[in-house]
Amino acid sequence: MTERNAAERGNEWPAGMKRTKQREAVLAVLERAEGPLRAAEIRARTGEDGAPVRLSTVYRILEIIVKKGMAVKLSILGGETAVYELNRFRHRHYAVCVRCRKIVSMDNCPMERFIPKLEDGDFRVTGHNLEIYGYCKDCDAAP
Amino acid sequence: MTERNAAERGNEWPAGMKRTKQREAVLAVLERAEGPLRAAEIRARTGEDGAPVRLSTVYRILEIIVKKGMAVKLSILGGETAVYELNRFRHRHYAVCVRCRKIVSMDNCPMERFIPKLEDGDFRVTGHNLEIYGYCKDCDAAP
DNA sequence: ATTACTGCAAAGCATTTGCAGACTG
DNA sequence: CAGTCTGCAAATGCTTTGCAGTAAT
Repeated sequence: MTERNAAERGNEWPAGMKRTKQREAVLAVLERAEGPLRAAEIRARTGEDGAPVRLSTVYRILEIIVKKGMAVKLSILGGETAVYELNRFRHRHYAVCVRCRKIVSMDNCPMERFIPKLEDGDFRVTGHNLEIYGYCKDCDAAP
Repeated sequence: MTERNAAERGNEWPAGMKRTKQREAVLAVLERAEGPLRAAEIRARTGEDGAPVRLSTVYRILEIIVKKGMAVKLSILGGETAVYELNRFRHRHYAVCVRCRKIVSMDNCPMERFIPKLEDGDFRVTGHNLEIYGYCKDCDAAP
């Protein structure tokens, strides 16, 4: 498992963005994350070693890094709570288990061939979001 | 324009659901709607002729009719506020203008051919949601 | 007459914001 | 040192809920 940590990231810290331990902590959590996280989850994980980053600060940091394009904000399944993940500059979509709420990332995107057909119409497409929902393997097997 | 009104709908009122003027008002608004509406918009429109249905009541009615499958709840573009529309039993997706927030419904769905490929995997698909975003004709032309 | 539905007001969440002190560059 | 960032606490906006009165079957 090749896990990048805050020290390694040091070289690629964005210009003009002050380096604080809160920001390092939030980015480290996002880098380790196995999937998109809610703000509250991010705060909790920053607290695993040391004092947690305050929720308001988490939101402020997320706002900044989303604006810088380092992360993306997603709202999944009924828009309950926003989730965030690092922008890995790969086009991604998500499958959400309606039972356990687990979020599975997918690499494949069926939209590429479809979008051009929309472009000629009344709408200039700049992006899209696709959510698949259903049951993950575990929940489908569960009673 | 064949607009169905409350009187016409009379014959198809769901069994076991009490018919109150608030429910008729909310359903009438949804039937006339040109697109998905927020709860607050629904309340406002019920007030156009007579006393508006209270917001808490609107939410309760929406919850019921969504549960009955008569309407669908959507959260679009960042999950800010949920919007609702009657379930017309047609598979639909939405294009959202990132400037004016106008929502355009689309009839075409590119997913049908793609879903089966997912089914063999770790996920049993029961539904999906696709949002397209970009600029509508008006906003694209605007300065 | 029963039972469900509405209005009202207050509570709940996720998210945002004002301010004063703390830290970075 | 100047300007930014954080913590705290309070505010906000959407949505939900408890309760008592009102209306539908």
